[in-house]
Amino acid sequence: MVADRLSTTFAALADPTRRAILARLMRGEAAVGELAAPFAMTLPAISKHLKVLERAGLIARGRAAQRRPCRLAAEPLGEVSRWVADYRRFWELRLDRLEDYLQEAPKARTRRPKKGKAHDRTRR
Amino acid sequence: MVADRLSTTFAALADPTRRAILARLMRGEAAVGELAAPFAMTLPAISKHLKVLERAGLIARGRAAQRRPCRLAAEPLGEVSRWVADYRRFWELRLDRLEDYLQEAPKARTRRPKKGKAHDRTRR
DNA sequence: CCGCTTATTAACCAGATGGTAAAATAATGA
DNA sequence: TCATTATTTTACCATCTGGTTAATAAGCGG
Repeated sequence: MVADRLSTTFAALADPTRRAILARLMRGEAAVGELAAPFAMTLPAISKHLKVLERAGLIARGRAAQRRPCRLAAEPLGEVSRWVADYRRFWELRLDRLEDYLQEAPKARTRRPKKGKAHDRTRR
Repeated sequence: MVADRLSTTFAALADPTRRAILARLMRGEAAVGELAAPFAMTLPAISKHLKVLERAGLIARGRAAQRRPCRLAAEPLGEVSRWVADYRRFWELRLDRLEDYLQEAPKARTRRPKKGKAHDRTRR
């Protein structure tokens, strides 16, 4: 896959199970079995998810007796945060524009209730 | 795939080509051919990438003659930003700890020079 | 209508992903 | 040493992904 770090991080985050695991780890270290408990899937599945998170540098693992406790290692998220920050003005701008548009009320637009997705609909 | 919105967004961002397309769109609208130009891949490939971005709500597309101009629609990134913010203290904490460790200098560690780019500051 | 330009759809392929069950490994404790 | 607990590895499967080429569609401009 050779993917760059940012891609690897985003890919790791693109799964609700893995994000839930990270959320759990915010509350402190946990062993694999403990992490698996809330999910309706087998241990090997969780083990794979943990490997994905580990390769993305989002968790680190230790060893204590038979357990392999995991802990959060969030720096890649710093990278994500920095990446996304570049786009901040775009979603903020968009909201501003929407506000302007709604306030200006050019001509006598029939005030259609907001109801998103008015246009486009490229067939289908 | 039924994936939730956040998963769809992260998945869409987990590809350097798609991130590059978003970066290009920061500089303004562009048609498909124009977006495709910088990449060593065929138009259908780009078309697919655009579909992924569109389904993630990261771009919107219009129509102008034969062209289908794309423009950035970054609100899903707002969601990402909000999600990632919850973890901020974790990567900041880690850096703090590192700092502590470096300052304490227990025993007589050989002072390796800090080598600029110490810890990055998340900007802003 | 014809032909050009722009873009999408269709069909296909290799490789990644997310899951399973069953077997293997690792550390502890009797 | 043996059983137990905790976790990973292996082998397998279906589906998704990212790319290709070839065919199709949609708007122009003559």
